[in-house]
Amino acid sequence: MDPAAQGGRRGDTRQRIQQVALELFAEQGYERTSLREIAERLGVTKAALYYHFKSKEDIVRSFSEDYLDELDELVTWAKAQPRTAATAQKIVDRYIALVMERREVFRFMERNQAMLHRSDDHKHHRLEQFRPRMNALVEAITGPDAPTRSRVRATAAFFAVSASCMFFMPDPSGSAGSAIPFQPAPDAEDLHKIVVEIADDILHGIDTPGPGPASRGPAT
Amino acid sequence: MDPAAQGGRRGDTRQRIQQVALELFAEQGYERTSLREIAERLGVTKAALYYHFKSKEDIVRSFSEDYLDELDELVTWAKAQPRTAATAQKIVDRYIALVMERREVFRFMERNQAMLHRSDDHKHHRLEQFRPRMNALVEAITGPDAPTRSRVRATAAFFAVSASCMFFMPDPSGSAGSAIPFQPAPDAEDLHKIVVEIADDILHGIDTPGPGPASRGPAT
DNA sequence: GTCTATAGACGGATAGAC
DNA sequence: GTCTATCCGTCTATAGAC
Repeated sequence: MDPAAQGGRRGDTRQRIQQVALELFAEQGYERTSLREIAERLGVTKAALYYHFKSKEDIVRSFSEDYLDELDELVTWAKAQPRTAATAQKIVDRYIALVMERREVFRFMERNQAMLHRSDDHKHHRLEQFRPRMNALVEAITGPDAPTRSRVRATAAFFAVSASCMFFMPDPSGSAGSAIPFQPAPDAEDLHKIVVEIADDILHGIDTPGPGPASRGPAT
Repeated sequence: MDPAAQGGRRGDTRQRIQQVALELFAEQGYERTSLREIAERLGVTKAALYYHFKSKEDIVRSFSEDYLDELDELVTWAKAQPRTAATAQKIVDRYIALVMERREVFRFMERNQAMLHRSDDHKHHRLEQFRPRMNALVEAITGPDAPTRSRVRATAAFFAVSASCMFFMPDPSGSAGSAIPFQPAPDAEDLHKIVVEIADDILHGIDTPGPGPASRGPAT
């Protein structure tokens, strides 16, 4: 039997803690998951966790930072692009890829918004800064002085794609959560294509330097 | 001075508990809000809360049920309508109105998904049944055997509108939360119109009995 | 690097007086 | 209907042995 399988691996304890904690935090919620539970699942004791992390929140920070870094990268990149309809598509496309790739972290953040919103100390916590990042992405598409309607549309595009991805991608499963045998989960690539198309439709309603074929009538 | 103002009202203690609890749960999170804190803000003791509610979760149940009832009403109504594009618009319109009207409860649910997802006993808890309701609304629009693409689009429409509303409608404020002085919050009616239009664009990409003018080309 | 043991605090919930 | 007092559980975090 592979010595790296079963429960015998070691040396990567820190990563294993992150992985298990992320899984449990996402599924049960941050506050309802105790360090004891994490330790038990790993076959260690609570005290061992404190060798690798200085606090419970520190574990969250550790596995969130990579995601936030990547999101910031995307923001920086987006800001540097020329403001065209084609760029908007690319931004959304990369955003979707990021959400899909880091879906576990994203799911954690989605389900623990309250915890992220009111962290013990706002000082060194970048977690609660979801809003400015979202605004930055939106502004990269609409420009700085866009009317409300454009900003809402761009925002809606991001929400539509991320929420849809989360809704249709299956839970990591293994335990509880989705006991409901609902419709089969679509393939990740199919889903990506579909949501890109949706975002595209939403963004077409925005006044950008290079809009697509004008073929939509206003609602009212 | 109005005797019903300031802090002197009484008799409606139950409602005041619900209101304060909802506010704190939505802002700080369910687990990070103690009964002591709720009681303090009301000028009573913890024990008093237990006269009106049998447990902490019972408070959540009490202010959630009205919202869920209304959502179920919408589902029932939607199912009974003929499946046309016009109906789809109406469903979304009513959904938006519901979210806006009950935005406090909606915000609570959004920020405490983890808590709602894994309630102590699944038996009498209707809270975690967000998914089936969403699917029901989607099916009312797409029909029972719709392809994945249609289902995703309809789902995205609902997410796009509710998330946008939550993002742009200001927090009840008064306390902390949105310390960031970002763009001015749009008027509620304007916002409603904008998101209806967005949903409309998304839903136009679905094969329904009576589609609008076909003027959109596929992405690929 | 992991353990045992425990400190120290706070939470939800109940009993019973008024 | 509200209060005082208290029970009991659990949690994070730390000290110190191995």
